[in-house]
Amino acid sequence: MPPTLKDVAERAGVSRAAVSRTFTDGASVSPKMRRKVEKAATELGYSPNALASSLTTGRTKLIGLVSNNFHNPIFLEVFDLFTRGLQERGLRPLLVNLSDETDPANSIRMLRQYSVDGVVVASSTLPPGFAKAFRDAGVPVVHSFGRYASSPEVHVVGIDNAECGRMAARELVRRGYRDVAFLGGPESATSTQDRFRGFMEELTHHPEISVRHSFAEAYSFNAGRAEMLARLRDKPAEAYFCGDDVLSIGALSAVADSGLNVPGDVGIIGLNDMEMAGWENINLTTIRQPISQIIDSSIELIVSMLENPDRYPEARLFPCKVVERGTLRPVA
Amino acid sequence: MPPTLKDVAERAGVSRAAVSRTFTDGASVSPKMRRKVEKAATELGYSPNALASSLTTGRTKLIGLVSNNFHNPIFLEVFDLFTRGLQERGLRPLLVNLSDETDPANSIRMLRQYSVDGVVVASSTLPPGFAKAFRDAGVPVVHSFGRYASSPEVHVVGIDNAECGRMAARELVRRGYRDVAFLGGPESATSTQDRFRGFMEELTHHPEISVRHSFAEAYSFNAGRAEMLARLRDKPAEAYFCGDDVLSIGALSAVADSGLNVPGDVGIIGLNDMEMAGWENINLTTIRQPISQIIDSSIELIVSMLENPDRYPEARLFPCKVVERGTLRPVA
DNA sequence: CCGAATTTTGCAACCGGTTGCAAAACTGAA
DNA sequence: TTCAGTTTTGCAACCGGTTGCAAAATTCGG
Repeated sequence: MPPTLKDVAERAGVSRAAVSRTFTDGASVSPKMRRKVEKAATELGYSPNALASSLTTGRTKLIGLVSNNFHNPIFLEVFDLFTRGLQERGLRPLLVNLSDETDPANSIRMLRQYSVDGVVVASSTLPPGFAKAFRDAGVPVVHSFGRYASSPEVHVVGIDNAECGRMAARELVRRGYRDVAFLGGPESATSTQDRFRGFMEELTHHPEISVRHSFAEAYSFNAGRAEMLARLRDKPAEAYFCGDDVLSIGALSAVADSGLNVPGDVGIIGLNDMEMAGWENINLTTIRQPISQIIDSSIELIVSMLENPDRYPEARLFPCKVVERGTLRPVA
Repeated sequence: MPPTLKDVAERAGVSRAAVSRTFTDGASVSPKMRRKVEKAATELGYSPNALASSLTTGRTKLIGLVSNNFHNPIFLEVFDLFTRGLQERGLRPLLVNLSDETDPANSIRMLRQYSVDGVVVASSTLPPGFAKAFRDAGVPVVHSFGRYASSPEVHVVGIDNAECGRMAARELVRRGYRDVAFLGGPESATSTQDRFRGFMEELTHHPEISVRHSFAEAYSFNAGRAEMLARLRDKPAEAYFCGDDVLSIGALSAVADSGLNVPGDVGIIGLNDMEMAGWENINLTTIRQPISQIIDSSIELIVSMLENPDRYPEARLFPCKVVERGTLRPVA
């Protein structure tokens, strides 16, 4: 129904090639020709069919945006930044939700059917093999919020989770806590494993401090609340490093319910610095993850892979920093 | 690089047409042929190029998912449900973020270049003309969370915002409040206008109750908080109907800060019933918007338009209901 | 086993573009 | 004005599929 190249060519009285050339930049067209074609095109309301041209150029400008994380509010920001960043570069995000999909093969097949130019996998809770499966299928891929590896198999952009664990530990030590705990996300998530490792590692330098740990069932309010309620049945630790902010907020709610006071009786530090963490009625001390840098960098990387598909895999880690609010007691 | 129809045909020793037919259902292929082709196809790892076939079939199975609402946590759920629902039906969401884009023309052009089969516009804060622009461009469109009109120009699926306003008013009356207020979202949003209208309308039946109103700058925590802080400088109303839950939570935070008690001193009722409203530390009484029904219905509608593109525009409104939690005082 | 009816297959044109190549149209210097 | 050099244009083949049509193969009744 929409007008095609041929329609424009006929109306302008020129060849189809000429029309095609006026719409691809870098092609040689005389000013006179260009005028004729553009006139006809606007009269007809023509705009070139991106899919048809992809057939010969081999580029669709489609980028698969793959995630399983449709429950953590921080991912709304992630999607916002990704879609805007991609759009600005003329790329189009094809969104894939694999919340219930366990087998990467299906997603891969689908994304190849649509000839995506590249794939961004955005999630810290996916098995590392998932991103690799795309690379093995010959699709340029970047794993955002993925796990750091010293010799990565695919491009990884994210944070150093172990370092975040150490950072949290140092912060608690600095504030004089002597009885601390790690309250992680699901034990199967690599992000939790790494944060846990870093946290414990740092505390080996402080043998006088007692440490305990436990894991929530998910990175969710309810899981955090439930886990913290369970911890509160015994004598709680002085301070908790929670797996992420949502978990922290659940934990805060549990502490409040049990009549204890934050930060007086129990301290809490989260991770992410989602928008909500700054809300005055939450006011969570947390470790800020530089989301927008991670996303900018991911996009830059995927764009560069469009030119150079077998660029050597690289890990890009961005530094985090503590954002002090009201859920840890002040330094003495 | 990936194998093509021709490769499979050659390897199987059959014509390209034969291969094509084994991959399009409803076509006539003998079992023997099918076996040969499938063998060759799996050996080569072939899967048909959806874009190439769209060229002749005229169907891409791409659906534009257009929104400007990347800040309200409820939209994460919206995206989750939309992507899953579309995927289940073999459709692929092409996500368009028009947060900064003011001119629909650009989005429309882009979506036509990619030959989307249809478009879902998901937002209550877009001018109604936006969805219509798609229809005028000949693209099947459904406006989810759009404004009700008795003779709609495009398909609209959502709630009856005026009725929600009336519902909120009735609820406040029922609980014996005598001095109530509407604290809306941005005055330019049609959803706010309609909720306001319904609210006031219902209260004309109760001339003994005093009413006031004001509007926040956005549907956001900070806007809600700021607006409520301003209201609290004078003698506040007994109860507020807030434009949505995020706004309500901001308002709650303001009330808490000013040393007043909810629901003792000030009552608040929101709208949406986002996940967070049920969190124990928020516990917001609110009006539930049946998101998943709205989305299911939207998808069903867009799917039906693929068969019948000029189906007569229809408005589908789903009933909301009050979810009682802890921010309104109990019925006397 | 034959011939008509039915099914399966391949040919070739087409979907809406792009692009290498050679012919046509320009340009400018002599 | 002529001619070599440069730019612009059109032809035709191609990208990876689909599909109408007619030929080939199969099925079936007699």
